[in-house]
Amino acid sequence: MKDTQEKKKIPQMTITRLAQYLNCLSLLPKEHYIEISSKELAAKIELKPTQIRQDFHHFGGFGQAGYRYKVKDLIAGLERILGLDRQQNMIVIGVGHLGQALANYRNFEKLGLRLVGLFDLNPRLIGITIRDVRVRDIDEIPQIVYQEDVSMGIIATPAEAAQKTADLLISAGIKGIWNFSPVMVTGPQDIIIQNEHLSVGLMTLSYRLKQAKKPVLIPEH
Amino acid sequence: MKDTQEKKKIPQMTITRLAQYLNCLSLLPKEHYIEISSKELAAKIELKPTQIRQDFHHFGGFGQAGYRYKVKDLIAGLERILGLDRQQNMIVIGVGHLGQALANYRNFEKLGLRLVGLFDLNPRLIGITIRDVRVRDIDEIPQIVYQEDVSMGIIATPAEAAQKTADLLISAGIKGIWNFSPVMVTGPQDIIIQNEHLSVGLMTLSYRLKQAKKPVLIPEH
DNA sequence: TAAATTATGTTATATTCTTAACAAAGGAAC
DNA sequence: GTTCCTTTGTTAAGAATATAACATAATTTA
Repeated sequence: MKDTQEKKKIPQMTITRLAQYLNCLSLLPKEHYIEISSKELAAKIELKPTQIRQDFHHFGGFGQAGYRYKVKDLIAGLERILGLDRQQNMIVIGVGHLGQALANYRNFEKLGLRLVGLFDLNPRLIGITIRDVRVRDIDEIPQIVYQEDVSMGIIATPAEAAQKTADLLISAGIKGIWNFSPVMVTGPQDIIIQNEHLSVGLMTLSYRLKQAKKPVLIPEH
Repeated sequence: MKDTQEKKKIPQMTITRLAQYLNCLSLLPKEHYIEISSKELAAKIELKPTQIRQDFHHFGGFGQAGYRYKVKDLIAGLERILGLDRQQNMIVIGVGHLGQALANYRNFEKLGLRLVGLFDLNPRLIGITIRDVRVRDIDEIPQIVYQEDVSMGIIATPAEAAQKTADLLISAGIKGIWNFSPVMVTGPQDIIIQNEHLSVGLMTLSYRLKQAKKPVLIPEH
């Protein structure tokens, strides 16, 4: 497989779809799916087969003309592209319900993403362990980030604490932030910040519901 | 404002951005922001001003040439487009950490989205109340959906129960589903199903981190 | 009062992304 | 062994989207 990711810019939507493909493939029963065609995969995600082939074509080397895709190769290739071929360590800041939900999310570790730290400033929570990870005071973030080579920080704090938490993570040397608080957090250019506003998803659903309810439009003339 | 949503198809990305605009605007301090320009709003979301004006233009009637936008009008208009101008009721199925996190999310009710039911099949959870909402057995879903005119169901169950839950919601008459389980759920065409795979967001972050780490490409010749 | 400045709405252009079309290559049927 | 069918990689066309350009309108400044 060529390593052409750096050449031309890959569309954002292609990356999102690659992640979906990987998610879908990893859920398949291993026995029944040794191989899969673009047509089959497309059907599962409600997409056109050409879209999938085109997405793969940005990188090249996934399959061979005539053959169907080998699920194992596909998974390996996607993991490599998405940077999931080597282990990455992450921490969660804010151990409320959302933080605990994320800490318990099994699918992350399947992707090679290991939770190595939980942080909060509530003394009641500090000291408890969730899935063998102890909850620490946020003061200890820099130390753990250094010791455990943490690449990602997940912000699951209340809105008021979000930006402060981001600043702390950045000064501790973290390069990637996944923010679940309702406010947008910002940082220097070289820090990758992904704001995951749950409201946006719900508003989109609301819009689509409203559209669906509308009767078929009768032309004015 | 014209009611032109039904005329031409609005791009998905436009809807996502409108939701972002509303989210951003609703977080602004009311005192300082009576009015806002497309330039100012664009800066906050790291977007081009033209993009915002074009998005608004799909609907029309937001502002007036020469004037800046009135924040109040903007919010009202966006809410109307997104179907948030009237109250909508929703229920959450699965009262684990994620379900409780969603149930406690204050920003939803600001959008006119009211939580009217929590459901689980764990007898230990049934009967407890979260923010004045009692947890009920999933058998009671149809009754509550009918009584409370529920339009959206949020699936926060484990993967194994997701599709069954979706089927139950659909048969109870729910038209919109927001699925947080890792598996994709499906249903009839007329049901709006939004699969929110958290892994996808994390994989995207992983990809972007990998890209950022790469040194600037040196041309081969 | 007129010119300059700063807005938005709208139209036109440029770009990106998606879809279709087709060639090359393997497997199955005969 | 040959033909037909299926499948992928690749290129080309088409559609959708984002950006720029410009006209119009209000405010500010001289």
